[in-house]
Amino acid sequence: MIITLKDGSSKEYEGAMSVLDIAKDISEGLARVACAGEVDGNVVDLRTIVDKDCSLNILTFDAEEGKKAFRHTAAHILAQAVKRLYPDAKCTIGPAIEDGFYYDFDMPSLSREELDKIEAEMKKIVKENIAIKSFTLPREEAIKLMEEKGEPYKVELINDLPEDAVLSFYEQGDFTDLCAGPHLMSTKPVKFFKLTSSSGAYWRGNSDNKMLTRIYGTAFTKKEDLEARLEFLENIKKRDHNKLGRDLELFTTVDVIGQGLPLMMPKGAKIIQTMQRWIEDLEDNEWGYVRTKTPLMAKSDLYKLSDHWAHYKEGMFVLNDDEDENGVSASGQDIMALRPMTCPFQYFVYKAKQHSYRDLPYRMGETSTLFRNEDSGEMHGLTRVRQFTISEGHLICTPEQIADEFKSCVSLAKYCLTTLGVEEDVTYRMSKWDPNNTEKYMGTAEDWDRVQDAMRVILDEIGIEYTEEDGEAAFYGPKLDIQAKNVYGKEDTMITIQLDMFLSERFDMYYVDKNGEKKRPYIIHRTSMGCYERTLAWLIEKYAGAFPTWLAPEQVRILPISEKFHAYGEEILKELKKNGILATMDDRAEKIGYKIREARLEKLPYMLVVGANEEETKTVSVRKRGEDGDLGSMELSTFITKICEEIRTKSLTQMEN
RNA sequence: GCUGGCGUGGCACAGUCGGUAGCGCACCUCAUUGGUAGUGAGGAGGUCACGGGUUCGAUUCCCGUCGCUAGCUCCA
Repeated sequence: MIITLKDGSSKEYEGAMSVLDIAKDISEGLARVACAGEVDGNVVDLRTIVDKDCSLNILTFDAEEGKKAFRHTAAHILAQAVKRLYPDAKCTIGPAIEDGFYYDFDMPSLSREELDKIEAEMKKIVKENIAIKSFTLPREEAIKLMEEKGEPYKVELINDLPEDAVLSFYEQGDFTDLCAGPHLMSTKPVKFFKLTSSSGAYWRGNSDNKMLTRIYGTAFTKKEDLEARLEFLENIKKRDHNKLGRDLELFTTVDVIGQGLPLMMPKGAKIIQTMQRWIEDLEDNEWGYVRTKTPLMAKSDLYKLSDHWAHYKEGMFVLNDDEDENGVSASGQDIMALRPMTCPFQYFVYKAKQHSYRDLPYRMGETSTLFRNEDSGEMHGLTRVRQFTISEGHLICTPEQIADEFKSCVSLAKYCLTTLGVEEDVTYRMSKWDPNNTEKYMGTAEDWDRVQDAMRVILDEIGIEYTEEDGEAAFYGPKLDIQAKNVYGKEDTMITIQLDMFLSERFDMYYVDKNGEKKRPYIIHRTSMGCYERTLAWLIEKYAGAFPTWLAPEQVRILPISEKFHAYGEEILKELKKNGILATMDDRAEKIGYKIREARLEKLPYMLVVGANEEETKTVSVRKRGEDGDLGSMELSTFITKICEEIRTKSLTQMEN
């Protein structure tokens, strides 16, 4: 960064450094500096007063650190404002997050009007240009200070810090907070911010603890950036699948049917049917899968065998659940459960006959409907539902085959993502067990280390970039999760490929090797393109409802100029349908401009306008989506050839003239 | 599951400081038969999510339930 001294000369500093270092370097010790640095990729001018006492204030203009310090300071200003207006509120923690910050308080929940008042108080604090000072205290004094300030949560935090921790505080006027920093040196630069919402959040993220009031805000160094952010938040609502999907008549929900149980309307069902037919044919014809169709429910005995009863009973829909302490049903009926996964069903398909090593890998695919009793607060649109259908599959293989088969599962998933046009939007996550919470998992630490190491080797050989995360594994093995973000930036798992090290033993699955001996196979659980509902949600947001032609529920609409051309339109319609094209005709007594307007609002890939000119020359006038969509007239056979090619190749772009 | 917010015809919204409701689009009918983003006229459609309570009277106030939603927790 470049520091400009009072006399106008300037000096360049590299990397992060303490204000004290700079202050020492500047002879006066108390100097006015103009610090030019990067926040949000913008060069900002953080004019501020360097105070001798600010020895712990780290000025860093690493873009990420700069953002954090800036937004974290906004969080402190929020806390200061809240304490001024609500002296009884207790402070807890308040970090910087992407594009903003939040702070959790122990206080009653807030209305929008109250948030506006807090925001106004924050503006006052910024205007007051309060210097932010930092100091450290020994443990006893730190606790005493926080007790005096009436902050029991801070005392708890201090008590939980290790013995040798440096207890630093940041003080801005009447507000002092236990905080590791760094911060800006005054409140003044935090000019452009907005409190966006408030909600509940558990103390320390634990649902056994008290629920606090969290206030979210967004903050920027430039007015334009704040405005752009607020506008962005407004605009993405239009892409939100939960809104757009309903507007485009893809799905709906009904109160009396229940939460997490969306109804696919004809257009949504058509898109899912297109994907399903594609995936089933792809897996069976090109990737060596056999297809199964197994029951949607089973006796509890099955889930006891698979260990789901112990690990996952809460998440299942259980029928006739009146079992006594001996595990016997009082009504005498079998206790049943709707299936939350397909694994044990397909295992029994495998087990129904004896397999030689020559049969392996045995790849089973199923378009499988699953039921999971998600908590009521979890359901959302099509991404978190209680009943969904997944391109499920299990691969039974020998130890020698496991690496190649795993790789081919990743290749298939990538192929699906590329075809859908979303491959560039995903990230890969290796989901490992939680070594500090071993009772949630089967097996020993040695088992997990061995299989996780094996997976890491495979992933490195594939050469994909991935992160590793503890505590995200299945109870029977580690996973490769393919993650995608929705329009709001929230991440969901789209595809998962899992290594299972325990269930073949539990289900006594085996194959006969070349020496005639029974051997345990390895199992891969996987999906190729994930769950149809969630994938549809993702595609709606990706394409804002303007689906690639091959996925569109209505690909072509014929628009006759008037009733006189209905017969010609019918002729064309018949020809299109004969070629497997999803086509309709708008034969209402409306003007052509009106029909075009409607078709555009519905984001149809193609419109065929037909009138006297077209009928006479046996052509169609083609219009595709977009501003310059008029492709002029062409012979019907030409159009059919082009669109069939577009559909066959699953093109992500539309035909040119 | 937890803490908030919200729930008015298919959709997007007004409105009622408590006296049983309106607009636009969509829908239906009639006229219009047109050339690349909205033709005109008329009509029908709502027990104001559901169930209690307060009140002479509740869509409006209170409680509960259901649903949607933000976030937290959870997600084999």
